[in-house]
Amino acid sequence: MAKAVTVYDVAKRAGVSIATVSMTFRRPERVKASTREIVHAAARALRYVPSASARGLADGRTGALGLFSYDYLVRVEAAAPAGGGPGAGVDPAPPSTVAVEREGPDERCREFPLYVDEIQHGMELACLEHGYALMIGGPSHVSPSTTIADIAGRVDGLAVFPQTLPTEALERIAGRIPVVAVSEPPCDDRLSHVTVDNRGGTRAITEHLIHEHGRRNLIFVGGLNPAEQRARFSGFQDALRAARLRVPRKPLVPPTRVTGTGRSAIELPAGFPLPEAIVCATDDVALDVLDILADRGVDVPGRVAVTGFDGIAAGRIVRPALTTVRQPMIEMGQAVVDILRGRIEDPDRPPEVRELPVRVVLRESCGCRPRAGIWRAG
Amino acid sequence: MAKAVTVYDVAKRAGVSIATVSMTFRRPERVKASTREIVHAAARALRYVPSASARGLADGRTGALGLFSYDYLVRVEAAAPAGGGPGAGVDPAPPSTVAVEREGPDERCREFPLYVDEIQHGMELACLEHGYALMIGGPSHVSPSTTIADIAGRVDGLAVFPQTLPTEALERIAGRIPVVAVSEPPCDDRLSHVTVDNRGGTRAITEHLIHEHGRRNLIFVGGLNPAEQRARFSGFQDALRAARLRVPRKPLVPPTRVTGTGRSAIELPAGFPLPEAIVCATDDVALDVLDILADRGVDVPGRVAVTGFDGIAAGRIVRPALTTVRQPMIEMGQAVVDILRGRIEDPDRPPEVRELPVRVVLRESCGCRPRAGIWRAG
DNA sequence: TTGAAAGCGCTAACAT
DNA sequence: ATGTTAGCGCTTTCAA
Repeated sequence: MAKAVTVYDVAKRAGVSIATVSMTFRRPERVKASTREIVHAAARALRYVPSASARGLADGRTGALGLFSYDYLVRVEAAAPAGGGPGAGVDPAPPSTVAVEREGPDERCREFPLYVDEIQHGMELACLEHGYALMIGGPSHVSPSTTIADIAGRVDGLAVFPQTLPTEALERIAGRIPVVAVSEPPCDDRLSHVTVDNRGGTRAITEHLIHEHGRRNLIFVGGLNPAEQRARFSGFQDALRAARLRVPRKPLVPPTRVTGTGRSAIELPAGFPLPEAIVCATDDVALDVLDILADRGVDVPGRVAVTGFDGIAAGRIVRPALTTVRQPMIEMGQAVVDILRGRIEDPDRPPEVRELPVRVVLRESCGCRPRAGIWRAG
Repeated sequence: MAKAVTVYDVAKRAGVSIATVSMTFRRPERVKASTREIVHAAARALRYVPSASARGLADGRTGALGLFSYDYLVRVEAAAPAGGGPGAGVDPAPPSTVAVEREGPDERCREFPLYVDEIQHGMELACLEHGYALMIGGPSHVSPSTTIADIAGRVDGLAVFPQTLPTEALERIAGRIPVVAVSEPPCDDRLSHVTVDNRGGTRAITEHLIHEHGRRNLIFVGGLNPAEQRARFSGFQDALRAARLRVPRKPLVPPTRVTGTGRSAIELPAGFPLPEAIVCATDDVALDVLDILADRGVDVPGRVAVTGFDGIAAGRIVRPALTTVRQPMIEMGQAVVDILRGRIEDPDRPPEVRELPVRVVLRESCGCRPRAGIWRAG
């Protein structure tokens, strides 16, 4: 990698000042056409690539939005790097040494895409659309302390998922750039928030279980995000109360263990008394529950119905397919960018809170009948 | 947003020089413990967040890797922002206005995650692991010209997908930072490459169709990436040749149209003579083919078998589930980061080419029997 | 229309 | 152990 070409080099070669070079790229119309041409030619010849760092420093904005995400626990081991020659020969058909297998159990879909990934995708779409780059970071093992400010320092606005950063750090960052907390019910911080109707969604799905499937003995199994879980549990209670069923005081918060692939899964005590329905705080938990129940030979949804919350892809792949409450994840990501943009262009704007609607998606695990196919009824 | 706090402010407040402040963050062990404390206290009090731009400028590296991805054609319209009050009240259970629906046809899984998304995810994992941030950009409508160099300028290494940037631009960037072309068979550029065994994979899946399902009249339907498609078509030819079947000279490259959701889908002429098997260049194409065939009431795999290439999630969700060649997408993303890191720390290292193995995944669309469930045989 | 020059905030010699 | 100082590459007045 040759030493970086700078405005100075381009200016010298073009026989103009660095100001002109800069101007040529930033406000072309203010530069004489002929000069512009010369500068461009020089830039091209020199393979000039402007430094975003320098630009960011100079004009105080980076043009990027940040997302501070989870540290996916998953440690997929690197594939044995098949030392590569320059591609397959052209004609002599190389012997086929490709593995062939029927699809077996596969945890891949449990690991990606998770709901954070879909929200991230929404942010990507919105960033592209508005000319921002998206910077993705997360708690790193390498430089645990550095990283926090490290990503905050290179973006004009930041989105964070719950439990990724201490509130102290967040408020510190929020003092410099706009910050929005995603999937964290609004609380008394000075942050913007994007959430969904956790309570209403859980209430609705619980009522479905009660009224459509006649379940009267239901339990709620908790998840990882305390705030959201609380809201969802409230919805669960709402439904039971409205149906005049016994209303539990607390959710069941099962212990977790780490699976072979590094994912953390919940456990249910062996002698666990089966209810008629298990309302789970997240799809992730619900999928674990489905696994456990299958292990124990329990018929789902016959003996016990199971529901989730989120709407991740894996829920459509498993059998029985998971009935759940779907969050509008793409739209959430877009809302995040929306808020960030607004506060970037008007720094005095107060923090904003957006609660998006959810919808209950009926599949098989609640007792509804399966459809012939996903796309076609045929 | 108050004016940014800088090292100068922290230094003044702590009663030390800016060098000490910098040192405190960069090499804490070289600063007396008591001083360190004072500096940290000042930084905290002032809510200091270091500027990555300035840092990047000063030490010539940004600590970020870039990914230049597609401009997803999808234009999901922003959700009607449900004007948000500060969360649901605590006790008076709010009326449930949540929509409930049985899952109908849903194109969502056709749009995300695509195989680019999974490769991206592999990069994310690897970046996290090695303390890099990942910067995601793509062709923007907003600043079409700017954006190219724009992202290149803020990262220490860049990955690009085929057809996203003109070779000219790529080589220009490659002159400054390491660049790896993903899913682009090695060619005569000066870039690093990460690909898979496109030819061998296609040959293997074609041979499965021939030998296990007795198909003798097969066609190959092309995709969008010319280079990969060529390699895959070669594999298709290899298989036919080895089986002494008639070997077509060219793939069928169907016209495309834009669907309601903004996705571009292929079309098949109405009077299209059905073969016994359709080997598609990508899962995306295969899924379109499945759609078209279903529309026309053709039995898959009974009348015609269909296969894909990539291993995207949607292929597991559709019925019949798609038999395909799976690329090790996560590992590809990791390989990309691997190469980039190597060339960043040793800029003189020559471009590197890595070809990863693929595996054929048998599901339903080839004629293999479905399994009872995805995770469990029960 | 173009040039000169003063930063932007931080790092890393080099001094002390 | 800490301070001084010279850049890093670019943008942007202000002059010419």
